[in-house]
Amino acid sequence: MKQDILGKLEELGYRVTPQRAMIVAAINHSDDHISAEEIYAQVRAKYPHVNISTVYRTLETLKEIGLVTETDMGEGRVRYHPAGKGHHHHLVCQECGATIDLDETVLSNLKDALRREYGFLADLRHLAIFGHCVKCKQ
Amino acid sequence: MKQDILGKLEELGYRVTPQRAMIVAAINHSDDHISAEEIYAQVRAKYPHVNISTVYRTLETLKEIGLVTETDMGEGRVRYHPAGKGHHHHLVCQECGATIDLDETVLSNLKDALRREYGFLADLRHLAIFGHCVKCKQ
DNA sequence: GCGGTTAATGCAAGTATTTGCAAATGCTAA
DNA sequence: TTAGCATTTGCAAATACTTGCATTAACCGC
Repeated sequence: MKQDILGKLEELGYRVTPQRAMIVAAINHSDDHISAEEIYAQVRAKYPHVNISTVYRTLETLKEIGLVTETDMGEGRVRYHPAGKGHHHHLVCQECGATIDLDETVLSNLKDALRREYGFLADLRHLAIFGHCVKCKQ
Repeated sequence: MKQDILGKLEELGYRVTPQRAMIVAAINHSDDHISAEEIYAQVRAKYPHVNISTVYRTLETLKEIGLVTETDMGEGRVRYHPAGKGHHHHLVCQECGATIDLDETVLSNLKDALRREYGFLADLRHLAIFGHCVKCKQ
């Protein structure tokens, strides 16, 4: 089966409520990174009763379990991504807003160094690194 | 070169208002990392008229110029630090909340790699890296 | 010093997210 | 099937920060 988030939730003793099922579906069907507000809009279309705080609480739970990653790309709102769909990172230009996708491996040296030198297991699964792109560095 | 934030502001054509002077003083006098609310409280003690939005706007300006760094240590509020007081980073344990200070050099390899491979000039001056510390990794 | 201009401030309303609490509901055991 | 109970939800209020706009006040030239 694919990255079965709902199955994992159930397995861990969380309740699989219709709200959670729809929130998870919204995250899975978004190829892109999706915001809480976008998830809320999608779920509400089918089930107008949901509350935005349920969306946030579900996202919090999924983050804790490690099933979704959360990234602040500097838009004033955070975006979510299913962890099972592959890890990557983003370079975000603070000048022009351009984003460059980065392979996970770019940070593996850092991760190893932190584990080796500090015994620290860094969660570097979906990072946004700010700075200036080729065009914008003066 | 001393870290004369106000002088730098003036030099760049920004107006040196009493509000800005007091906000900068609060940041400079804090040995620790200071939050917007803490700055606001300190400034208001001397000058009750200030508004919290002035604090946020001043911090935004100082960030843009590169005179202060902003770091989200996962407390639900962001902390500020004068950039002139030396660069460092933090490892933050998501389990127990412990923070480990990190020297700037730990990230210099990464910074070089990003510049070499992507032409991207990363602003890695005060980062918080989340994960699990020695005691908390299962 | 004195006014003009323009940046900076205060205020109030808005946005994104979090939290406390009572009511609803999924799951377990009988 | 249903009662029991803990988890989850909805709601409303709180928090951290941002923004639009009218007013104020730095700082420049005179």
